[in-house]
Amino acid sequence: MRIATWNVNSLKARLGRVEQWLAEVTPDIVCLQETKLADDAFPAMAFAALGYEAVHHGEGRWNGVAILSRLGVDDVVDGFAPGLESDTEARLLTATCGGVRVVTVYVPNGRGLDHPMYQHKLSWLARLRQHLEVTARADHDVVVCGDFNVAPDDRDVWDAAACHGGTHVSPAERQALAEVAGWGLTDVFRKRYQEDQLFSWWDYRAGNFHKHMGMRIDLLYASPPLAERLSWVLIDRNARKGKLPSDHAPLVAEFDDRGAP
DNA sequence: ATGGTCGAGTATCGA
Repeated sequence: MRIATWNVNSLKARLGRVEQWLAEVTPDIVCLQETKLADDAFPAMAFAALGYEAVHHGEGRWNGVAILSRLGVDDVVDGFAPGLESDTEARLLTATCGGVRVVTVYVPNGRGLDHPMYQHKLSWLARLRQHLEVTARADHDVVVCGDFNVAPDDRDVWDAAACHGGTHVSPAERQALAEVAGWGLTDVFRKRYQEDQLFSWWDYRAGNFHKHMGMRIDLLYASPPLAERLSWVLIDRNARKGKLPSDHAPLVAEFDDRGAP
């Protein structure tokens, strides 16, 4: 089973590239973030033509998340689970696809350590942990993936000193992320590559991509029974190249099927 | 040395 996550930075602007990439990589499940579409503008037919059933949680101009699946889509939850404080923005989508509980996230950026949105980011991550407790079971197959807007540790940024004092690297954000993972999740990229300093996002400006100045903020977490079946994982840097790329690269992980040797 | 780009939409804001 092949699962991918990609912040596409506008699905309207990126649809052609996304279609081409899906045809090349053939994931079974794909999580998209920053579609920047209303639900009625989501190109479900384009994905159906490629064999994907899709569900989208959007608001229009900003945010927006989707799950595409060749293995069915069931038990969909838009945003936080009932009983939790609801989100005014479309940043979270949960569905069951081929027996895997799939949770995709677009965590608030935070803007700055002294900005109100920074506190919102911290409380949002705390609510995500509560959401997992309500909507998933860590002893089942669960994937929690997307743009977390947090680099888990200093290996995940090009220059820790240059990033110090900004969002994405602050101790409180990293702790909030660790508490989400503490529900029972493994960062499968870091499990496979313990030393590598590879990134998933690069600012469009200043040729940062070509200078290897990025961050690893797009993460794919798996519950124990899924994580132990990890076969391979990669960040598809090629998808960040060429004309009109997203500022994020996709992350792809392959898991052995249950019962496979 | 400074600032450097996209995408939303059409002036700026958000990232």
